[in-house]
Amino acid sequence: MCCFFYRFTILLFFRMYEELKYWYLRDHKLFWALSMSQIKQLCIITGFKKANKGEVIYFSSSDVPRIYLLKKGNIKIVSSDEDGNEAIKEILQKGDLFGELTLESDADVNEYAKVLTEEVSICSFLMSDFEELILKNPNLALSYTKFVGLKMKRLKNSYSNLVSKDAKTRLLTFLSEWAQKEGVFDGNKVTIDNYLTQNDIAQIICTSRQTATQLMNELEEKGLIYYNRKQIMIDDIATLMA
Amino acid sequence: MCCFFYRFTILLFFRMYEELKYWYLRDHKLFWALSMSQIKQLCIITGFKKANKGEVIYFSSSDVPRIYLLKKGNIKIVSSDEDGNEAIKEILQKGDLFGELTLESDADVNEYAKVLTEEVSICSFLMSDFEELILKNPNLALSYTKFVGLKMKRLKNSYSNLVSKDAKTRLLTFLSEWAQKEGVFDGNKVTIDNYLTQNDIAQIICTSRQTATQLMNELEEKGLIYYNRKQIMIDDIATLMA
DNA sequence: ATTCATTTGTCGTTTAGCTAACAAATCACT
DNA sequence: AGTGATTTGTTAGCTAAACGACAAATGAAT
Repeated sequence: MCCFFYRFTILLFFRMYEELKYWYLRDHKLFWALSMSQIKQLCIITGFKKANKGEVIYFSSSDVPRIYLLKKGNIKIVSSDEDGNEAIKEILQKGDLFGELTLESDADVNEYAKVLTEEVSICSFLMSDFEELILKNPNLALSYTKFVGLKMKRLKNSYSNLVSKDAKTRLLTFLSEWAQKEGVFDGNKVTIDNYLTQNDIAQIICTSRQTATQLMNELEEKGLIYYNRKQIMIDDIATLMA
Repeated sequence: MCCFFYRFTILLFFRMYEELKYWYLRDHKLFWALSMSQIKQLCIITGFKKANKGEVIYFSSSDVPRIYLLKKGNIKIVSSDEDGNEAIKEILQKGDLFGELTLESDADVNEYAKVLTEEVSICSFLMSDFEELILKNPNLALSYTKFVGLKMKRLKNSYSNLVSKDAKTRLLTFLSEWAQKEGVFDGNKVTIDNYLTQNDIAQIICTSRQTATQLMNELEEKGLIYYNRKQIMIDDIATLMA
């Protein structure tokens, strides 16, 4: 009797786990074009893992190329070049894809992901499986191309910001974008759960840590924002950019 | 009799024209996966035009979204933002695709192409037709996805150059890349046909015109390059970047 | 040849933002 | 509560590169 319950429980957990993975892909816009069976096909080879704050996840040359889907928490993608310059490429949140998104693994870029929040969960699948799926389902290719296109558009945007805007403007732009994405609104007041250090912010807006600190304090003195290590409050999102 | 010849000539030109368009697509790597009939299908709706130096080609919101293929000459893709800042996004050469490559036409970016060389020829086809073709041809889907990925990779690269390298390094990088792409090699000597003004070069490497001029002259003084408005000669491509 | 427009060359001046260097605050861990 | 590590705050130089302003060279057009 006891044994029966035990096996039953195991089975139950296993099924929940399978279902979980399935839905994780299922609810992503990118996979809307796919049929149930196709998603399950991807799921069979799906990896699934949890990680804690500070952990580093490598997805570089060594291993088989994979595509990752961040399901919970936040991570930053950092790349270090030959000179040892570390640059933050992206801050990812729930639902974002990362890894070899170009379907072309290049050895020369050295990127890794670092966990920012207390706990994250990630699922992944093999790039080669994804490629096969594209071949069988051209609709996916179309969505995927548009998806990469969106990424490209964002990058283009921050590129031209970097060229034509000063550090202060870049900080304000970043804060307001962050607020739009993750902030909790209360009229024009926005509260953001702050999981970034000033150094992180500095790297995102491409300036030195000191400059970022100065600018943040300047904003606080003017009463535009209130911030500490836990959260950032924007007093009035409308006047922030003005 | 005269009439016969006339009609014959017309017919001949028409056929040549059709053939031309056909081969223009046919010899592009991206279209290798396509069958003859599929390319012809694209060709039916293919536009074809020539333009001269200085001409501006808009491919923005107004018209039906198209994808363009540059067949001869060079153009630059310029985008101007709300503040009137003009930035050179790309320098394109024979064989390059441009336009709504992400298959998503966005109204907010204002980009146009400007002809740099004496004469260019361009062919184009409708984005919607291309999409259809992708749906019917999974191999094309994959190639195209990778192609967009490559563009993304390039953009990422110039972004990190902008962040971590100074103007001088960016100029040297640009020159050596330009040489690799278009230079005529004679051992370690390379000659580049120069269709760019110093202002163009400045915009590409994201610096002011004056700084670009200074750096170019500095390189010439050191004997690393010799340049005028017509061409740029790199004395030793190997020592240039060292 | 003359005129006008574009491109190139040079030079001070100014400045945004980097670096270095240190102190204070906060966190994480035992 | 104590200790070491990380993060934040602040300042003083320093410097790459933008900017403005002008002259010279080249090109295109009549």
